[in-house]
Amino acid sequence: MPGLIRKAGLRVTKPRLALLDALAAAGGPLSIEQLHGAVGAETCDLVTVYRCMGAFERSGVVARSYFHDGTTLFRLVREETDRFSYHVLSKTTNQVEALDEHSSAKIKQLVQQVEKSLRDQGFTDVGHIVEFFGTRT
Amino acid sequence: MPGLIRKAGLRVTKPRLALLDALAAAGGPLSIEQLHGAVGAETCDLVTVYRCMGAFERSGVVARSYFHDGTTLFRLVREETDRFSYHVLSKTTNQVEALDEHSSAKIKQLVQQVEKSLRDQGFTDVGHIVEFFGTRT
DNA sequence: TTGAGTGCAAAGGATTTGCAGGTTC
DNA sequence: GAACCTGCAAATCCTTTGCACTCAA
Repeated sequence: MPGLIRKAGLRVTKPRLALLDALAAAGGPLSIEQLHGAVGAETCDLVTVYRCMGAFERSGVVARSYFHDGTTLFRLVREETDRFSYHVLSKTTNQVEALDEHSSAKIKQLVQQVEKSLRDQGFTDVGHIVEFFGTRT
Repeated sequence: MPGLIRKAGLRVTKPRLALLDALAAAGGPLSIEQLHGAVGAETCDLVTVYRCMGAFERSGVVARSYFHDGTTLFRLVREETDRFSYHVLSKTTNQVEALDEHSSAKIKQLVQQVEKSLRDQGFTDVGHIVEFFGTRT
């Protein structure tokens, strides 16, 4: 984990290690609040969570997701393929579940196809947001 | 335009007419700020824009889009099929373009498939966000 | 008339910034 | 030692809410 941080050109500190550990343990997107709760308020200030995630995002260690209510969630980017993992966000429990592999693969394929078509049409710096949400009953 | 408002069970007022006109003229998603600017500050208060868009959304007259930076945008829903129209939002010009029909159709199909699968897995009140972004060069 | 809609001011919540002090390299 | 990080407090930004007034139906 320290390696990830160094490779990003950032200094290894207690809050940063804890935050990445929390993300890894969660196995899916977490909100700033959830991250703060996960590492414990003693570990660092809420502001530090914001700043760390900002730094991590800029260096590509984490990426953002958007919840249906506008909440921002962060997830670990371990490998290039992680940029293409998709999730279902439960409105009731705030839990996150990975989509089944079949769906994920199909989405990935389609998204790449659409983005290629956009590049062919002259767009650069192409990106996307794909989120599913629902209520667990 | 007044018909749209009445059909939604809402009262026809000057701000509401102006807001829908602005959306129609834009031909794509607009932010609250942009809407307020488009109708002119004399037409109504910023708060009214929030409230009107809230009311319109609840009655299905408009729908939300999400920009890559988390901004919320609203777009007109003229027909049922508009719920499943997808766009490319340009990061530079703030312009919006509809995706080509072929891509749109494929996305719609895939999204419905995934949502069905989610319902089969026990999710209710299922929804999604699908947005593409890019820079026009 | 009468409930829905609006303006204005103020409250709320989330995120950012300034600055002084502490820590990593 | 110098640059980078962090904590705390305060500033901002976006959105919602309360209340009295106005207007559409």
